[in-house]
Amino acid sequence: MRDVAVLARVSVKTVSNVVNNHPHVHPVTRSRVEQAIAELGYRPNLSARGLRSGRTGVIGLAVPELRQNYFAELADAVILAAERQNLSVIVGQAGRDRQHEINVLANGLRQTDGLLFSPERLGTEDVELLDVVDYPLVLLGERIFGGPADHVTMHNVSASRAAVEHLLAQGRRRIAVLGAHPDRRENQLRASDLRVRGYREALEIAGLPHDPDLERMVAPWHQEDGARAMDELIDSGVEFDAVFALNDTLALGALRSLGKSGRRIPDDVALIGFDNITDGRFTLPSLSTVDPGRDEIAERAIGMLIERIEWGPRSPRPPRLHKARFHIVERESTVGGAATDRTVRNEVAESVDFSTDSAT
Amino acid sequence: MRDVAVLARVSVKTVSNVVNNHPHVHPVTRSRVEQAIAELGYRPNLSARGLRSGRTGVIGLAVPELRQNYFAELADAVILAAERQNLSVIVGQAGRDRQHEINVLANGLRQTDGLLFSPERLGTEDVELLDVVDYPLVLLGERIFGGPADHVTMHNVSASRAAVEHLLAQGRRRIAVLGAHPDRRENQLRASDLRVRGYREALEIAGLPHDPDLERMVAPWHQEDGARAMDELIDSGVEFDAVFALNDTLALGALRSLGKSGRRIPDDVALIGFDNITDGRFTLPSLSTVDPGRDEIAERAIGMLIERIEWGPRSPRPPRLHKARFHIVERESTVGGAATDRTVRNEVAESVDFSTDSAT
DNA sequence: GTGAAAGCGCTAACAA
DNA sequence: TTGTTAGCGCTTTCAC
Repeated sequence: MRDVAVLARVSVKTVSNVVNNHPHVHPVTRSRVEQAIAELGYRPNLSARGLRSGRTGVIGLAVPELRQNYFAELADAVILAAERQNLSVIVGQAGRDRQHEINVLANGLRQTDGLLFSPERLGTEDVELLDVVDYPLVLLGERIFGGPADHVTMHNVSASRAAVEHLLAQGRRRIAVLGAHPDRRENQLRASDLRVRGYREALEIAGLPHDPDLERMVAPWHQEDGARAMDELIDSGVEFDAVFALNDTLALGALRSLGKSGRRIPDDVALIGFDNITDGRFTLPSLSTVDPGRDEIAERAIGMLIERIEWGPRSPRPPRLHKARFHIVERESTVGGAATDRTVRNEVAESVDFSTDSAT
Repeated sequence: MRDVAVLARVSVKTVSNVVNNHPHVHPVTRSRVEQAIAELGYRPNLSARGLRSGRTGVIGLAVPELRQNYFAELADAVILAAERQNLSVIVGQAGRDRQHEINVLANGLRQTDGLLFSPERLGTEDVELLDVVDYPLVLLGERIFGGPADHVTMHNVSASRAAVEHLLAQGRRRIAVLGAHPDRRENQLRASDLRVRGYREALEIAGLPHDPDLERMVAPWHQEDGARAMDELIDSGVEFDAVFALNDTLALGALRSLGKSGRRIPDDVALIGFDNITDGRFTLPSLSTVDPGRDEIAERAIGMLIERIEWGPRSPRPPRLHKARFHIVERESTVGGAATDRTVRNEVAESVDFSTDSAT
């Protein structure tokens, strides 16, 4: 930087002003400096800038694992949204064990201005861990509700209700749900619990009986688990004409199992998932699903995080909750060969400033 | 840090020594310092450390897009391997356009000690871009060969040959290949070209004729492209009893198309992919594939990058090339219901110190 | 509109 | 084994 200053015959301060696009720099001076920068191939040292300014221009994203397609696509969207704001993203995978997640929460990711955190092992029962967080944090997902941090999530309950209503609209009456969590405790609210709630609400509104045999526990939510759970449902002899898989990965597993059993989809059994991952678009049949608004989630989360970073620590602003707009994507697995990616139903985004009614 | 020093009644240097696990610190002093650190909740400022030491402890990983499952799984593996070495990873997605890739290559990712770069738009014809790279760089993938940078890749040719030999061993004789690149130029060597070469070699060794109608051009390599190419092959009326899709994503698309056409897999048509992405494990039928050694690639790439970082810039050490061990994964799409994830064939890893015979 | 100087938090070199 | 000092490259006062 000094070299640039010397070559351009200005002070380092002026170079700094040019580099940072400060307004009050004479155009002539500016171009002289820019030329010197080009000539010397100067590039600012981000560590030094970070040291001085207290900002690194890097944020952290902690997800359970990138090999779960939902999180890969989320990371994709987050990185894109961050780039638009001139931020880089350090990606951490913390979901393999609980202690790892605790560490991440305690320290953030190194070298970052703030963290987007989608926990897997941690839940609302661990909400007090958030009290000691002293850096900008935005929570993602449905594991921790009611904490003191900003939170971006989806309309789990109403989107699930809409998914089941879509099945009902196709004339289905014996609708199974795949993915309820075996360990259901009062203060543990998972995506699974919320989505099961939406499922039940839809049945109740339709005046259909609630059959516990149709609620299948599955954890974790990988393809093999979906396949196994579907096998069990089939083997159990319980009748059903539709399946709501609580995420697309489970649905993909169920697809295999249903196919193996000789059932035709959607003729014999209709199937809908949740997440709208890319893989569901070209299966046979293609997979109907709930699009939870991933891009909006990424965009809003980055926006909130930037605001927190700018407000600085110990800002009195209350935590915020944002739920993205969702819609149902109709594909062959519920409506047969005709429909491709038709969007049936839109629900508006929802934003509140206190995370009170957070659990819907 | 000063506060810690004061509280522990030592100098900052001693605190630094403790934090960095330097050897010559008296145990008593050490524990006193550690206690002070705990008491004050001190955490080192990484920016300052980076400024002083010239190292950030962060490396960059640039892939085309995370929403391509292969790259998500690669990133997963890279992040894990990096964590084991106490490095964080900034992930950039550069494959959406060429200029973005050029920028990444010109500057690295900000705030990093080095870069793992898997180009998509850049190819061997752009190899001179590497000459101006002044930071530690390890190339991934098969787009750029013969450059002055370290390179970690896979046995494209021989693995492809092995895949086709596996089909031949099942008695298949009319083997189509999906994914040849439409724009084939001399100095452009893509994964597609190498894999097609392996395909041809296997046919030649088996004494089978080469039928251009069975070599299907497809680009890019997304599921829809695989489905479309398969549709075209079917519509063309050309006879075939097996398909080698040059990656799993294409294979997944082909699976849909074949299923729609009423063909039974593997009875009528056997199908094998390349990459061993997770999605192929629970399709119906499950997808045989080539496991290109992703974990080994990640591990070796991180290892090479660390070495380059430690050797410093302008090290005279020549570029290295490493090809990971591969194996064939037999699943239902080639051998029917019996086999699950049986590994048929192993090929050793290969490491050379000059990237001469790079193109195999 | 520009310059001079201080200092962010840390580590390396050297001194004790 | 521990302390002192300088300075990494930048931005931020504050002065001009």
